[in-house]
Amino acid sequence: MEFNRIIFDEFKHIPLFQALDDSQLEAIFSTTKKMALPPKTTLFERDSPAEHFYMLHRGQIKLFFLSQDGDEKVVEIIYPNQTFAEAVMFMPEHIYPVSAESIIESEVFRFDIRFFRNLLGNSRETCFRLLAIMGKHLHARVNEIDNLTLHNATYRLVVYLLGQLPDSVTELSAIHLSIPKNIIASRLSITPETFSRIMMQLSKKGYIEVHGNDITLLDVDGLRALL
Amino acid sequence: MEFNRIIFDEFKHIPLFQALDDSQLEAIFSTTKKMALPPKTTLFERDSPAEHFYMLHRGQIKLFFLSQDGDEKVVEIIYPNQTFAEAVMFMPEHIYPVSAESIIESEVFRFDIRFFRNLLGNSRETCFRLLAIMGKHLHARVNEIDNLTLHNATYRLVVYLLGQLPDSVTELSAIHLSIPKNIIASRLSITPETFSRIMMQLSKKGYIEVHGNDITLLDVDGLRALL
DNA sequence: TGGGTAACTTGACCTTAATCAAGGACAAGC
DNA sequence: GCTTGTCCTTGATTAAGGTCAAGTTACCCA
Repeated sequence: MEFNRIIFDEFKHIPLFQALDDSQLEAIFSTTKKMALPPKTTLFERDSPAEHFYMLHRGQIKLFFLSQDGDEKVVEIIYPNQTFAEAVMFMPEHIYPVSAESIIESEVFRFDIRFFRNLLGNSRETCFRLLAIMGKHLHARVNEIDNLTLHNATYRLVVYLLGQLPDSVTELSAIHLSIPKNIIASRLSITPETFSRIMMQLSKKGYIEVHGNDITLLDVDGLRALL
Repeated sequence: MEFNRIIFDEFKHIPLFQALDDSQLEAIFSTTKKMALPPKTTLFERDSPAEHFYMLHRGQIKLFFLSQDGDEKVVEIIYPNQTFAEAVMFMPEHIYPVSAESIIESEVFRFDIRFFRNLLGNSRETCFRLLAIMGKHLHARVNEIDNLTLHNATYRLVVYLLGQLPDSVTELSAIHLSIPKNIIASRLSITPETFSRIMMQLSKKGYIEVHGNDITLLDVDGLRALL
């Protein structure tokens, strides 16, 4: 990719890259490709050979898998400035365990796994950073299994809503759902119908107020008490 | 721990340790403790500070978490010669994400995380091994989420049974459930009652034959076809 | 050898959330 | 404007699996 100061500076702020020096960053830079993705563009597919990992620059990406009969489960939603599929670098089979597709028009940077892996040999600190990232992912997955097996749909939805709060706000907080409800539903492993019904229940009980994708949490403490 | 040639040789075969030289291994050895665990002994608890990881030498350990009202979900079952809780080494908060308890009388080796982490700085190859292990764990968790969200209880149970087969045997294969059925049930996120009923159904349909913990898979291809 | 406990099974019933079906809201394009 | 498609909502129904309760089996240990 042609050198671009602004993008280069952006790279410096990627957590995974923080321990690298300028010459290493430049090397990565020169092997990187910037890609524009129209909405609903497949970036990679589950079980296909993994040669790249990515950083989302603009837009939204969903990571998901499909069942035999076409049901989709969204595992994670990627927001700008997040790297994703880094974990695949050290997966034994070198295949993607999930598929990735843009939700809206997006831009990603594509990094070469092989190249980065070599670079990793020279930077213990970057190794440690990658380990920390994998640890975080692993923890998140374990928590998801907890949520799926020990908690019901309402619990998961309320956790999601509270998670959308900017900080520890306690009253009358407005949140905006930036992704379609059916994708949030899939992320939470519930059907769109059930999602809709639970939102209606929470409204009726006075916990929230819904106007399309804008939601006001009328009673944050009440919602917390549901957990 | 007092030096013991036999145990020392055993350490050499732990995947995570394979890249270490004898002096490094000896250093680990000297900071290791062998622990005997009676049945149902807690080894560590979820959310408690993580200072050690372990290798199971003999017995069986379950990794699990509890819901507020005491329901238990078994996340993984550890068999001899497996290391576990290594992933915690690089988790940001340094706490165990799950609890661990012996199922039967067991023996574990306990390793110091801090010490091993330092050692990791001098062994790139060991870093890579740990990364590979974390990658494997992560993949396993993602697959579990797939199973939980996209497949039903029968599917999960059949996958488990087929997974117990030594190799790609195709007919009249006997397997033995070495762990209590209720723990397998929890591992598969189904109740003991449902577990029992599904086994009965599979028996009635002629796929399997059950005598206590000894199960004969009468029709392996038929079972595979259910998936 | 018998008593006690934990594990397992079975039956009846219930709850949760999925499915099926229909209609409404909204935006994009002609 | 109207059409088309996508997303969302709502209602009626169903299915899967959980819960509760009662027994049975198996095993441990005095």
